[in-house]
Amino acid sequence: MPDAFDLESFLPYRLNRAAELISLSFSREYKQRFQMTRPEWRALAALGSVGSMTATEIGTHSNMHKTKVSRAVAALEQRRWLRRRENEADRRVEHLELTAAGQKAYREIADLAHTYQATLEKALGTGAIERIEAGLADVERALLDRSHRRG
Amino acid sequence: MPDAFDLESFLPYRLNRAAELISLSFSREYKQRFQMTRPEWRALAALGSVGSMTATEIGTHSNMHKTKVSRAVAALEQRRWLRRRENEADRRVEHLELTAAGQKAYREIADLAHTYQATLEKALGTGAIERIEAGLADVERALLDRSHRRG
DNA sequence: TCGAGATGGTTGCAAGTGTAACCGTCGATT
DNA sequence: AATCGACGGTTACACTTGCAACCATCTCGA
Repeated sequence: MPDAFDLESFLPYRLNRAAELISLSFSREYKQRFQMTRPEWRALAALGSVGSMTATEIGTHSNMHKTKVSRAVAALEQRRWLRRRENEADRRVEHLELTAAGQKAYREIADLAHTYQATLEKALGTGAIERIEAGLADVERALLDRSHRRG
Repeated sequence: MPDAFDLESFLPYRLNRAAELISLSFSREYKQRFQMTRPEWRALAALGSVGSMTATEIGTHSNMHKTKVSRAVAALEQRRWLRRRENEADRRVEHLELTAAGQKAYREIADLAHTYQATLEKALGTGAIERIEAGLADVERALLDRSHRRG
């Protein structure tokens, strides 16, 4: 059977496989200590590093659908890691911020992430991660251009 | 708040974001023509390029959980794109192969994928995709080593 | 030859997800 | 001030997923 196409060198497949693998690998590091889903962890990270944000801002910052954000925020709130503060001027929006417990969790998990990446960097050699991320940025740019052009 | 950690340069996050984006982008190309999920498309691709395989082999080849494979295979079978052939020597396993219709679908979609990647390559410049994939391979190797060492 | 475990594959269930529809609020136009 | 569309955020529903439990079959050793 003639085969003009090899799955192994098809970029969407390769990206997905690598992403799944690394997600699984890193989640092993924190799933046990913190019982937390990936969207929750992303929202926590966004709030922890930027400070106060609205739900929509979290969504654009960390690239999540608004329903995902909504649920992650609700979960973090229930865990008392996050507090909603209403906006006087516009009562639709809510400013979200981490509680003291939330900030503590953020620092712990950020530390974990930092260590994780440092280990990986050591295994891969200096600059390897930066080069990969630069490549990913190029891909994202190309894809976003593409989708712009078609509307 | 001191911030030793930036989500934007955290590799698991970056890989996931890029993978989601490119998956979405490519799925737009085929979701309409073929009504097919990603696991089905992976199984089809594996069978189309390798030939006959068992479900377990598909799983290892294209990195899918066995339940995912099982469901994808069932769906492809129902669509008459795939046929099961039993093994005389070991009646647990089933050899799977594409029907004529399945092979036709595979060729069409492989063509689509080929075109997609060619367009992307043109946008990114020659060799860019190869470099990214080489980086991904390094990451995967490092992660698999890591998980080996811990068992 | 009779278990005990391993293996290929399927299924029930609970959890996560996207889509669309929705509620409340805002801003602009009238 | 009444209305209309846009926007922030939530929820109902259908679908996908992973885990664990399962069935059937095979293999190995007593």
